[in-house]
Amino acid sequence: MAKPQYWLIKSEPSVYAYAQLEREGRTEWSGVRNFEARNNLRAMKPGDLCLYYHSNEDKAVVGVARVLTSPTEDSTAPGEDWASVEMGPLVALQKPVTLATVKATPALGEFPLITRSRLSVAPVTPEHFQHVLELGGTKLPKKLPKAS
DNA sequence: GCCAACGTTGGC
DNA sequence: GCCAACGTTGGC
Repeated sequence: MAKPQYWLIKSEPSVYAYAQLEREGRTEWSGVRNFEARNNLRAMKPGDLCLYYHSNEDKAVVGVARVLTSPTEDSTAPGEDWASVEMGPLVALQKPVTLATVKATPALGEFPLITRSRLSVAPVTPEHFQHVLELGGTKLPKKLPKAS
């Protein structure tokens, strides 16, 4: 399989928290209504890994989610030009990486939470992804379950 | 094609 | 609750 791409996805925990994704096992990542975020969604491939950020209440990256399917039409906007993918949980971070921590970490100065604070789906470099995992005291499982 | 008005996001 | 940032809309 091709190398996974890395992304940052955001959700308000009161709307859809990472714990809910763990409970449900998978969900359609829909409702994105911003062109740039949509284009990022459309660039996702099964197996890509996403840092899962809780906006507003937690203001912290709390887990890693995984893209399970190729992008399709957003079922919440039938006939319109939006996109969605199926998303599944991979691991919760040992400790959440807060926005304050990200801001206090010089190596993460270009992290999209800082540079593109309102974009809900953003690409992340492998270096940033790795750095956030380390700050979260978390390692990815050696063997990833099969996507899709 | 410009830009003011408006709506939404999200940190504080 | 406020407000800054910023994307989108619509009048011209």
